[in-house]
Parts: sequence; C-alpha cells; structure tokens
Amino acid sequence: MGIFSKTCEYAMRAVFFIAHRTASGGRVGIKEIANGIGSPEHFLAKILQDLSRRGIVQSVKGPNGGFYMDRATLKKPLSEVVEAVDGNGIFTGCGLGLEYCSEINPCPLHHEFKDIRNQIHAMLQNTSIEEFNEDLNLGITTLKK
Amino acid sequence: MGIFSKTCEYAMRAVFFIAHRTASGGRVGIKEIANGIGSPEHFLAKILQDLSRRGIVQSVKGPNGGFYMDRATLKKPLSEVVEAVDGNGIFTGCGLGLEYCSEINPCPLHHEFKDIRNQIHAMLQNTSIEEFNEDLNLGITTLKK
DNA sequence: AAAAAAAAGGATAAAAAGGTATTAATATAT
DNA sequence: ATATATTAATACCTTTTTATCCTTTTTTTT
Repeated sequence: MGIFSKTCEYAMRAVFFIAHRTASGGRVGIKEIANGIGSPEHFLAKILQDLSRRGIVQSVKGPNGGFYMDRATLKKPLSEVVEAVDGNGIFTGCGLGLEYCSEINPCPLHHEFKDIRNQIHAMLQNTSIEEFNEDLNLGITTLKK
Repeated sequence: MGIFSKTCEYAMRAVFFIAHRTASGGRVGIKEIANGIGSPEHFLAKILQDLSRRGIVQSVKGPNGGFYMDRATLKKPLSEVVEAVDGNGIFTGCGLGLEYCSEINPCPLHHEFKDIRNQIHAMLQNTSIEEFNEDLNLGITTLKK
C-alpha cells in the first residue's frame, strides 16, 4: 500500500473530479464520477456520503441531482479530505506504532518522523481542492487509473 | 493507520531490539523479543522468519538458540527492513493511487508527493539499524507500547 | 534420547474493500 | 395533485487482505 488507504485515494480523486465539474456550475452523478476516476461505484457512494455529511461535498437527490461543491469548500485544503477519511494518524501517530511516544517521551525515530509528518501535513494544507482544475481542463493530468 | 503497516512496525521494533541485545554478543528468544516490544508472539515469529530468509536477521535453532544479527546487518539501513516487509510502494507508488502516474505522465500531486517519498526514503536509508543501541542502553527510549 | 528453540503451515478473526438491493427525496410530466 | 423517473442514502452481504493464534516439524544442544 501507499501512504494513504484506498478509500482515501478514491476520496481525493473524487473530490478533484467534482471540483472540476463544479467549476462550471453543474452537478455530477455518482456513476459519472466513479467512471471518471476509475473506482467501484457503490464503494465510492459510501465515501461521498461520508464526505457529504462532513460538509466537504454537497449533494441533491432526484432528477438532475448529483454532487457538487460550493465556493467555500472548493477553497478548502486537501488535508481536510484526508483527515475526514483516514483520520489524523498520518499527521500525529508514531512511526513505530508506539502509543506512549511523544515529544517528552520520544521513540528512537520520533524526531525524524516528525519532520516527515509535518511535511506531509504542510503539503496537504497548502494544496486547495480546486487547485488542479486548470490542469484537468487542459488535459495535462487525469484522475483515471 | 500510520505510515507503515502494523507488520512493518513490529519488524522495525523487533530489529532494534535484537540489535541491542546482539551488541553484547548474545541471542534473543522470540518470547523475549515479543515481550520486549509488546507484540503478539506468533505473529512476530512469522515476521522474523521472513526477515531471516531475507538475511536481515540471523537465527539458530535449539537450546541457547535465538535471533541475532551479525556485524554487516547491524549496519544496514532501516529502509531494507521496510522494503522487505511493506515493499517499495511507499517509496515509489503514486499518492493518489494512479497506475499510469510517472515523471512523464504525472498526476496532479506527483511532484509534491515525490519530495515526500524521497524524504522518507532518505531518512530510512540514513538510519542504520544499530543506531539506537546507545539510547536503548541508557534507557532514553523504549520499544514497548 | 530428551529438551529447547526456531521453522513451517494452517486455522481463525478482524478490518478493508467491493457488491446488491432497498429506501427516500425530488424534479418533471401528466 | 399524482404518478413516474431519476438519483443519492441506507442497510446488508460477499470477498479480499491483514492480523492473530495454534499445532506440528525440524534442528540442535545436552
């Protein structure tokens, strides 16, 4: 596995996808999103349900319904998505899995890991959800496997 | 979960523990290791079995047997342990889980992730297994949860 | 031989990932 | 207003992966 869980990977890709479509004011259906990012549809539904409850995406049911994002959420940092799905273990947990490990009572690698965790956190905080719309527009990047 | 799998966390802690004991020339039994690092005994046995096959720890069976490490392996970087257990996904995989993603065909976060992966890799390569013996001796750090 | 210890393999449990079916909400046509 | 179609939400089930436990075998010392 990579740094994040598969759930989290899908969540990030989906959020980028929705942000891209949302920029032009529309809504996107779950099938279209799943197809666009190459994820299992119903598993993604569950993830988006959760993100919706947490206010990271918005949704409306019924005909012409779908997922979208408002101005404010588009500007949110990616870290909120990661934290909503995977929790903050990546930002705070001990690299060796030790519970007691802290600044006062550090494990052998505490300080080294702290640097890395901080960098991951900073990176995700400095990356807004809408940041990649342009690239996606120009076709420079894709979200499909 | 943190950055690494639980298996990998146990592996790293176990290797540190063995290194520490090995410094004074002895061998350590599996029960003692499991107890010393707070891991399930039989699960750890399987992990060490694997590390043994890969030459990261040495072992002898029978009375007075146990696990130990020779000079050369003590100097190995921690990255070898991680790679043996979790594979190199953390060092090479795409942060968004995209298969096509590469230097030529990067995903939206490719370059940001590359920095982080490189830092993790560098950190683990610059950390030798024996590096913490002193701290463990002095009781500054522990490997028990 | 007897005992001690790791190696090996399989069984079980828990968690993550993925799939199916039903329900609830809403827009639109009747 | 009512019915219908569309779409997300919810609940439940299956599969896969990860983690844990248990039993047997092999090796080695005494």
